[in-house]
Amino acid sequence: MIEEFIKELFEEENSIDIQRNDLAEKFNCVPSQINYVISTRFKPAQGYYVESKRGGGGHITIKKVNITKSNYLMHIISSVGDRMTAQEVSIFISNFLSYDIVTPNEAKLLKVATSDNVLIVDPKDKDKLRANIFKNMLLNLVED
Amino acid sequence: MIEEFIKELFEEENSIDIQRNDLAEKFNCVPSQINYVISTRFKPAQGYYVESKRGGGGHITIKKVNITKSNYLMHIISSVGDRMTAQEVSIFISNFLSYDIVTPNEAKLLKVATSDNVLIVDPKDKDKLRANIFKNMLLNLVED
DNA sequence: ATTCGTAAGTCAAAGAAAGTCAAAGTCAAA
DNA sequence: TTTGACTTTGACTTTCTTTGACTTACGAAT
Repeated sequence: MIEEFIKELFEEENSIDIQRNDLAEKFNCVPSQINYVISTRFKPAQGYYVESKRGGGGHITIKKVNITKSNYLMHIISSVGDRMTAQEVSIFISNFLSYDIVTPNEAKLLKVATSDNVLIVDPKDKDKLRANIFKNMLLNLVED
Repeated sequence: MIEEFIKELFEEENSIDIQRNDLAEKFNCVPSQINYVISTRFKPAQGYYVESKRGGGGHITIKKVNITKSNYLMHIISSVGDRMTAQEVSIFISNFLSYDIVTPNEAKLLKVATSDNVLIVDPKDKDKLRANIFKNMLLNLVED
């Protein structure tokens, strides 16, 4: 419940501020419960950055970072040129897989849609078409 | 009895949530009996996928997997011709989505890899290339 | 500087659920 | 009567959550 409540706060902003004791009271729990939820559900690995301040006017700030997937993909998209060989694409895909950026199924889709034997076009256009398909597919894996 | 009870829960949904202890109490049996039923009656081979969480608020989730997925995809692959318009592809994809044959992400990948503005080739070759990409992508979603 | 109130942090113990596994039970077929 | 597949049971384990006593940090007022 607490996890959901906090996540709803992110609908508008991508940095939110909460008061530990207030939240605890709202959910009728012990204040440290809030710490528990934050430390298990808003870890850096989940794309969140947390900071806080004690004392009067204290608060907990949680920022949605999303360094992970989206930024990474956007970076790739903007850094590769407008032509890509099958080999190059293949290297990217195996990196995505090892960083858990894509699921195995998604990896297969990326691979097959950019593979040499599927892209039956004039050889001189192939690498350009491939780069175009690849980048557009990645763009669609970027979360909003 | 337990097996039947659980299967009835699937009438509406195709993913259900149970509480092991509650069920055990309802059927007047030991909790591990529930595990027995689940492990013997809801195996992947029977088309079910099970996941669970322990501790407070714990639960067991059972998902009905569409075993006809592969068959269905194979059927599509062999029945469509060697040319497809973006429109045709789009209709297939929305069917896949509504039958849970693909995930939303996979659907996006299928769509973008076959979309008109991504496939920059001689217009007379476009529908053929599209059909080829589409069918090969589907083939890679068929489970072994 | 010291003190005081306010707020957040830590951590370990207790609690809540689910998982495992092997022993014992059932029952029909050989 | 024996066997063997299937089921039932419960002791023990593992994982996740809740709780609360105690600690630390900040800021404002002495």
